[in-house]
Amino acid sequence: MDGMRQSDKGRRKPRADAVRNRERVVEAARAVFSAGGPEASLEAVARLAGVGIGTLYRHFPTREALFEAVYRREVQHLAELAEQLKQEAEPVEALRRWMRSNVKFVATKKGMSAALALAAYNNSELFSYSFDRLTRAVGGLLDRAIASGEIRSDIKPEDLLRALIGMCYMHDQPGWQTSVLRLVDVFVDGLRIRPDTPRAKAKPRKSR
Amino acid sequence: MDGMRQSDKGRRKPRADAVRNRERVVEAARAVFSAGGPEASLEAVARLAGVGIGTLYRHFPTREALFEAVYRREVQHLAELAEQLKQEAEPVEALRRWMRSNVKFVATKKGMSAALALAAYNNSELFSYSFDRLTRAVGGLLDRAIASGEIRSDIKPEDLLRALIGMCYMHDQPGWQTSVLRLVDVFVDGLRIRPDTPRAKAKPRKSR
DNA sequence: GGCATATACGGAGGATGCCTCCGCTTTTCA
DNA sequence: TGAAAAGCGGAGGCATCCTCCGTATATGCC
Repeated sequence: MDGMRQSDKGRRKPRADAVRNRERVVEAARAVFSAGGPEASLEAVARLAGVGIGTLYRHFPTREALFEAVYRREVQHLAELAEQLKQEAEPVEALRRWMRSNVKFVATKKGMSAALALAAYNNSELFSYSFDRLTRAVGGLLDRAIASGEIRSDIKPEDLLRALIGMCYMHDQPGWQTSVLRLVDVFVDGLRIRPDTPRAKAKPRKSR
Repeated sequence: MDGMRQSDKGRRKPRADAVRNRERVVEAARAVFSAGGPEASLEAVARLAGVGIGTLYRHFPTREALFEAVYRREVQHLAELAEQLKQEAEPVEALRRWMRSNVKFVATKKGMSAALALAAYNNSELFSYSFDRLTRAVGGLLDRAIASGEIRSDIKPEDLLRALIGMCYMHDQPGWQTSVLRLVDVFVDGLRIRPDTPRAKAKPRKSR
């Protein structure tokens, strides 16, 4: 992996300042949208990034394009987190932590979540890409936990993801975060095959 | 129920034109947001409603206030639909139809859904009010179906609602509507107690 | 290193939409 | 029927969006 010589058929190498500025803008956008929600001023984003408004618009012609870049970045982070947890924790614990991180992700970025929901709403390719990416990420954790024999085997990654999304939709009621974190724990415990309950040990109910 | 003489302690009766205009604005907003999403121009709403922009702002000081009015109205409709279905269809069929209507509701109002999601996001009172209202609406249908002995009794209205919301979150992938409608059917069938499977007929698993 | 040029930068300024304010109109109530 | 409360419309000030173009700088070739 020494570069992109071939894939960018004959193009000149992108200018270093352009790459740097693009990155700065995305990072600034993440911060500004987190704080101010999806309606936040783009000029504020440019200001925080330390670039001119024209630069922002060249990289991201529309507000949605900027949302999208932030979205992909966040999805990427969650996917990478899954990989990392695979190495740091035992199977079931890794799964639990990943789900909890998801909840916190929604929690700490109130405004952002709205922006991201909006972005996904208006861009089905982005939505299915993300859903897919996250499904694969959680699929890895899930397979591992199933292989270890600690949890039941009739759960699909999509189910788990959908359950998580559904649970987070509760956001904003007074103690929602605590409540959802508890739900996650309950859910993960529910996945577990209890060695101390002999009846129907891991009996995969007819597998359908 | 002949009026509000008492409840509006001594206030003058609200002017008829004001009531009419308010209604017009909400209706216009529903149409405009449905077509153009949550960012649609408020001046367009006023134009469509046939009122001045000042009138719109007097009734709804902020964009969110307008979202909220539309939101409450839609929730009201869904709740009323539940009541109506109780009288028109047999228990399980009524439940199925209500869930399907929900899916169609999301489908026909692409832009609106985003607007409503946004509104709920920034107003937890509104969110919990709606969740509550819908929970009660579906609860009525559910109790009736359980009482008829046709479906299992260990499902809670919140679960059903949450499942529905989660499934609709799939919106926008190519054939999502068909897919979700199918899921709803599967789900409702899953609730059913099959008379042809004798084992554990309606046995409410320990009921906690 | 030095030069040519593709590429990127910044921000002025026109366009659009938000929202306030106030003079005029309509409705209510006595 | 008349007074006054309530409501109406839209002009205009202000903020933000986004385009356009003159200036600046990195890249690639010698």
